[in-house]
Amino acid sequence: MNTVTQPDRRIRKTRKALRLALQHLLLDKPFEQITIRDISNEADIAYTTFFRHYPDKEALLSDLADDEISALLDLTLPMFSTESSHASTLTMCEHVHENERLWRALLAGGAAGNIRQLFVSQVEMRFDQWPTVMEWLPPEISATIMCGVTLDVLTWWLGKAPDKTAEEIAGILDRFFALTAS
Amino acid sequence: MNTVTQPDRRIRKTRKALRLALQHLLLDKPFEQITIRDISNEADIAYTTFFRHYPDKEALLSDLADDEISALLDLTLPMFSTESSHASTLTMCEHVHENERLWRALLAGGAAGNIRQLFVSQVEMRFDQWPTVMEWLPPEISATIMCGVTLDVLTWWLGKAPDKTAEEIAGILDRFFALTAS
Amino acid sequence: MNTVTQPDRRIRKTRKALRLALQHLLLDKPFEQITIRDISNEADIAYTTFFRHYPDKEALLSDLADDEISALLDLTLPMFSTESSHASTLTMCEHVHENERLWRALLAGGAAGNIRQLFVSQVEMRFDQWPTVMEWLPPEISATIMCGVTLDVLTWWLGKAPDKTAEEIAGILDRFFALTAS
Amino acid sequence: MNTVTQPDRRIRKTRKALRLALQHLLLDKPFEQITIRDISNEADIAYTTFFRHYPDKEALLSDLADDEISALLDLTLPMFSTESSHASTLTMCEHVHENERLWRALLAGGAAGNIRQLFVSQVEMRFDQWPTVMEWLPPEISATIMCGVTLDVLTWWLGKAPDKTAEEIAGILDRFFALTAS
DNA sequence: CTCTAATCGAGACGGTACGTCGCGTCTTACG
DNA sequence: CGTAAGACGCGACGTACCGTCTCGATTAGAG
Repeated sequence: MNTVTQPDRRIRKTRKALRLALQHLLLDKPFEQITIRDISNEADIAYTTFFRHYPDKEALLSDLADDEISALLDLTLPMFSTESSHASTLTMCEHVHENERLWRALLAGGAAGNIRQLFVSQVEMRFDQWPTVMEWLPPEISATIMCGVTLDVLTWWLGKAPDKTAEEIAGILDRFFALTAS
Repeated sequence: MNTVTQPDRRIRKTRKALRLALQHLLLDKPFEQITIRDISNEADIAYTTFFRHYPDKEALLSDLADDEISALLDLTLPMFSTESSHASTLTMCEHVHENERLWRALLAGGAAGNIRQLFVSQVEMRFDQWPTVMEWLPPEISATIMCGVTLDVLTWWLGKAPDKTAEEIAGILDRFFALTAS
Repeated sequence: MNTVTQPDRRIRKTRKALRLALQHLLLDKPFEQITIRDISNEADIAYTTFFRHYPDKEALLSDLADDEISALLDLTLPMFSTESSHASTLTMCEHVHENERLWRALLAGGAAGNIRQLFVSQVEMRFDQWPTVMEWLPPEISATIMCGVTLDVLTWWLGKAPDKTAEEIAGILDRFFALTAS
Repeated sequence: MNTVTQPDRRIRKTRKALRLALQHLLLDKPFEQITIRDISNEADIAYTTFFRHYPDKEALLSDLADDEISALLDLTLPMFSTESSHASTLTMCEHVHENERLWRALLAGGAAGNIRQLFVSQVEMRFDQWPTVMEWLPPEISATIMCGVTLDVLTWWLGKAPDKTAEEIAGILDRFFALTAS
């Protein structure tokens, strides 16, 4: 057997409850205004138990966001190479639209900076799946810029143009990617 | 006379001291870790006096950042129209390089989100000076994206590629702007 | 003027409230079971304000006990020299009896050790008023022993023989002092 | 058979380990600062196991102190009646001196109150061995006072006059007992 | 050149959240 | 299948910072 021993079932349960609790609370108020007590109340675990799992609420957010970003990228990045850029961006926009409130929360508050970092990191870790970019663009920065633009557009969509359809947004992103790939 | 009456000399002095103090402190630690007590100590004014001028430290940061962004845009945006895009971006990069530590502070910590907002706002207020963009790009978002990319590149420069010269960075930005203006 | 500047009136007021609050709470439950939150609630001051005045509840107890011990000794020690030993001990017992619940609290719980220390200290500070003792008794310990016996008797009275009158207890103490002064 | 069934040998072993552990730890820090985790670590038993034997650390201390007080009294009280008061007190002081650090620990910290109680209790249980006392002294209190003085003197010895010899201390106690027996 | 009002220094205070520590119970995974 | 290992609930602690409040002391700038 080469599987790593799974942590105690109670631990997995508690962490899951915490992630869910944060996710719910994020629908109501920005991350900075959420206290650890809020989270533990919502998750129905003892306040002090929180610290047995995460050193602070940022760590919990990272955990949560990592999961969500993973899900998003797992869903869309593969299509980027195999199918078409459009299929990929459309799928992404649709997924974000379905989880609108969560993504709004992730991209809105002061935590947006962290999320960007996580997003870029994950993309860079899968960099072999990333399309070729323009020769004048240092490769180290291309992921940063692509992710940056993507998140900028998504943030703008969720925040200021919620009436646009996923197709429209995907179209914008698509054109952008086309520009750099020319 | 249509000039607004200048506030009391003491007021101007105090606010200036506060802005300077924050600027100095930002060289040492991220914005979130700076307390109002830190700022008032550094500025050598009474803690309570801070609140007579700003409701919270975010307000002070906005004040400071607004000034700095104004200075940057005053310097570069005009050249964009009158001279060349390259002259403009180069001037911008050089100015950022000269005030490197301040801009690093502005773009690094959790306050980066706020700074982005301010940057976009100011650019939009001067939108008549902004170049025409691609027809498929909704005009409301073009400033957001352009600013986003600009700040992404600057952040990357200051954070991860400090060895690049201002010319190189200006070149990258330049090419990007050219893409969208085609 | 040789008077030391009194602290801020608010400070004196707050400390007095805290002492009173502890005194009241001691009538209900032993010192160890009283929390700082109990005290600050009872005193109607903010929890954190407590720490601006005392590092912990032990310090507050010392303050309170010091006052009470002072009062007791001011009342009784002078009579020891000027009048008779009996007048002195009787006054002491009566005073303790009048403040029975407080003294019961001071002498009962785990804080009794501290109280003993304070009592001995104060007596030693007024040592010139202390009667001559037996030659075979090292002077450094005479106060300790006298105070010890006194407190032991008082503790026994309050705890196990509450029906005895102040006169009876004073008589016992009196005889004891007579023994050592012979 | 009228002997009470001895508990399981393992139980006796565990309890002994716990008592020893507490005894060792008391040499390092006062009782209040010792945690149950400290004790179980020192005793090399599981934390949870502690509670199978004692409800809290106070109970363990009582157990330990009871043993030690028993040992002391078994050693000295018999001599009080059969031989001389001096032989008795001297033996007591010597025994305390030999177990100096333990007794210092028992008599120093906030636990001193408990120890006093235990001491008096045990003495009262052997009251038939106690010498006759003065007629004006209610018999119920004589043990309390005698024990009180004894412990006061011992505490003073260990804490503030460690240079005195056991003989000197025994002499003081001796004279005291003589006073009351006159 | 005063006089009046705004500004500032100082710091006690109420309050929120934090993160830590220790206790004692309860569960789980392992031998 | 019983037990150590340890997750957990709980409650108190002491800290850091916030923002409000009062009270004097100082100082600007208008008359």
